[in-house]
Amino acid sequence: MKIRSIPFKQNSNCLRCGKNSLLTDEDTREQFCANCGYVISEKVDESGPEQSSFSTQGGVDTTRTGSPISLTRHDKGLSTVINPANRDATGKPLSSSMKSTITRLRTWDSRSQSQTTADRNLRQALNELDRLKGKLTISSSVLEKAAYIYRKALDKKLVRGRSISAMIASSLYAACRDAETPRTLKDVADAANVKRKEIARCYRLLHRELELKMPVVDSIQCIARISSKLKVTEKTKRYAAKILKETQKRQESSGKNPMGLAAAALYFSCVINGVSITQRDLAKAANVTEVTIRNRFKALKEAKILEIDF
DNA sequence: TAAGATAAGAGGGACAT
DNA sequence: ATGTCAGTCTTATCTTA
Repeated sequence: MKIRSIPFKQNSNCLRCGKNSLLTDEDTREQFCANCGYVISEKVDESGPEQSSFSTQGGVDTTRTGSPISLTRHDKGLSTVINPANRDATGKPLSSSMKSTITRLRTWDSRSQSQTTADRNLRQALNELDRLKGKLTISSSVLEKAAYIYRKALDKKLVRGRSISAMIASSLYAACRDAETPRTLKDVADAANVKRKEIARCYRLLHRELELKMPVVDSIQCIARISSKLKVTEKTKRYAAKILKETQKRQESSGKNPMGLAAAALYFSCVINGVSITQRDLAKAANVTEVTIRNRFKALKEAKILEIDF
């Protein structure tokens, strides 16, 4: 994290005790009160928008609020270290007994922060997550959820003996599904450079051990994803959605790949509406094979969905 | 050239041993 | 734990219109 230097505010009073005793830490640029220890200026993440609040006078309150707390940082963005200089808040050297106390505290502080294997693991995983974010265009709330799931997996010691990248990718996959903005196993697998079946295995593990309640992937939502890669009219999409709704009602959709189902419905819809589209293009957009589309298409025909009066 | 048919193989869930 | 079974999906190849 980059730390922006914060203008030194002179002669300002502490917001807590009111005394004019603010000092600035040269290293961290944090302002703190030498009297009561209150820290005024937090670190500000330069890459993000200012997290400022609005004042009641109508102007913008310039109070620094720091980065938001985030599960996607290994320490949730709340890093604080004990200053290695053996001086107190006013800059005076510490007494020798205090010095040894502080040294001991520092030891435990650093241990609790980054020395545990779990935490090192988490750091690595979150780096990986950050890398995946760009490749898959994931919203931040889903990222948070993925990080949360991974933390739980770590707590339950599910990661041990498995690859970190596979586990964090599975967490992300689960988070996407949970947010009803699914990515396919293949999408995630390609982005993470992990084999599809490996991610599927880890995902099942997460699902079982963490007892995640997952909404079933809705094939109707897949229509939007497929047609975004092709140019399909709104009418065809609506018709395809109707077809899928009907198959769902008849419970003919269970156990089928939702992407294949959606692709077949789109194909069906195009045929009926006289739109020419090739199975190959559709297959490529949906990331399934032409054969799968054909099989689903055949099943749709046999189910006589066509006879329904839409 | 697109669509359909067929066969072989992979991978996983359910269930029994 | 291991094996079998039914079912799905993929890959590859051949045929049909």
